[in-house]
Amino acid sequence: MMNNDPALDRLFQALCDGHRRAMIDRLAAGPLSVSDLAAPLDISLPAVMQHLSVLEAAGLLHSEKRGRVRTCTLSPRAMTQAEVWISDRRRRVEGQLTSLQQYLEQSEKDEK
Amino acid sequence: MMNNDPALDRLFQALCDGHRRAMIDRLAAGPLSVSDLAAPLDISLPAVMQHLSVLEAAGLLHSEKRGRVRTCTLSPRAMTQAEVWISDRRRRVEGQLTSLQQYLEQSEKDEK
DNA sequence: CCAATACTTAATTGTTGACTTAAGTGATTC
DNA sequence: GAATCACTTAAGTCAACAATTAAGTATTGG
Repeated sequence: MMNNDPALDRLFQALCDGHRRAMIDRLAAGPLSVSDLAAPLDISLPAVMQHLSVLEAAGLLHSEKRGRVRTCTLSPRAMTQAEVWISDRRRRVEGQLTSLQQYLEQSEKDEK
Repeated sequence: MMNNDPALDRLFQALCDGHRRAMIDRLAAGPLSVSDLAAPLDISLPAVMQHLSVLEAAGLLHSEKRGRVRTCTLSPRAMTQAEVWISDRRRRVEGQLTSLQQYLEQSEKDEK
């Protein structure tokens, strides 16, 4: 089945936590070190690390270590994949006639 | 914090399971009964019911019971919310200059 | 070189998620 | 009105998640 897609699982899973969304939000303004990323959060540094690895496994960001500082940068491509999956289904539904519309359309035909 | 948003939690949480995405996929073609929805899935009916309530709690669908049949219909509005959250962040990142672009831009200024 | 900095790993714990089977409730059909 | 159908509820199991504390590893500044 098309929807047995571990990559999408990881993507949406990564997005369903408020701390991780907050991290994405801050990174959307530009790259940050792990500590800077952790600073406004009310959780321990190891917890932030775990969130980071979830986001990285989902392809939402990449990080590079120079000296003792790891800098994290968002990768917008993964976001696009999630966006596309949703918008494809949304547009299919929105393209449908509602039962009311179908009724009205049928009524018009009947009148002819 | 803006991202401490239980509604978004529920939305992305709902989307991170393949069975639920498969259900959305089928419903994107039109409303279905619970049994019809369950038919192609390799899980028990109670499991389908639980997925349904997750999707309904997320606002992704609504259902109505007439006689002994419950009919499920997608609600595209919730999908739009998820889409908008992602696309807002994606566009912010994409609007940024990459370090390479910044370097090139700086080089141009230096040449003048 | 020694201490502080910036992560990183490991081990543990409590909660939530995704099922299952078994039993129950109404609506419909024969 | 008894059997079947289409869910629905309840209870329990097992794995995955999100967090913690404690301890460890390179870097770097003084």
